[in-house]
Amino acid sequence: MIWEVYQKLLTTYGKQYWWPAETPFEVCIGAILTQNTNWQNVEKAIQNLKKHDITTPEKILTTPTHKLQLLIKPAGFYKQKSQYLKNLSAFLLQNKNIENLKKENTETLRKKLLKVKGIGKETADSILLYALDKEIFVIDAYTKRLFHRLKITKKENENYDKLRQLVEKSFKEHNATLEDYKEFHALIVKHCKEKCRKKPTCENCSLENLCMIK
DNA sequence: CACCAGGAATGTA
DNA sequence: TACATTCATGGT
Repeated sequence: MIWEVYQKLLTTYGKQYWWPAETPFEVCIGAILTQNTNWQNVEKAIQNLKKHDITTPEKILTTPTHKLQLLIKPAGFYKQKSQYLKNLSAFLLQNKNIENLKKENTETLRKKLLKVKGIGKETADSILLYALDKEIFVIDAYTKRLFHRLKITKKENENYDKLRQLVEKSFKEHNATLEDYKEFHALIVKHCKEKCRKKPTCENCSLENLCMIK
């Protein structure tokens, strides 16, 4: 069922080519800045950082906190997020660099990321998938909502890791590629933003008719 | 498990 | 203009 949903979305919308960022480090920055915020506001924050040539973990750490806060302000929660960005940068430097991190085992890497204050499951998995090219599936509120409507899950607020493993199991059985993991998450976001609205609830959501609420 | 952490865009009247 | 809701969440 899950694989069919992916195929259906792919035919409907085509490839999305996520994540919109120039470097793996920019993906990491974006993953933190986008927490509880829309992407438009994140882009402004990222542009501000680029304008001031703050594009590496070293530069994030050497930028004074008040200046960093000012630059990322458009993305909201700037006091927390400025600290989160520094936590993440310090973590990356401890492990030499991003390329070096890619060599590590996926599950141990995930556990290490989750220890960084400011990185929860969704953020960790976004970084693993889109910055470190690990075959991990990212679960978000859209995924939970869509799967619930398709009756793949019983509860709207299903357990994160249970859901993730459900998708990963199905993907492994179909010999999915890294690109498939990236595309499926991107497609769910696109579909839900456009069609699978929060209100009203979708009564006749099926594989053939994926939450086509106007 | 409830609550809190800002700011900006969008919708509504 | 005033007010409410929503947004690629995580920590306490």
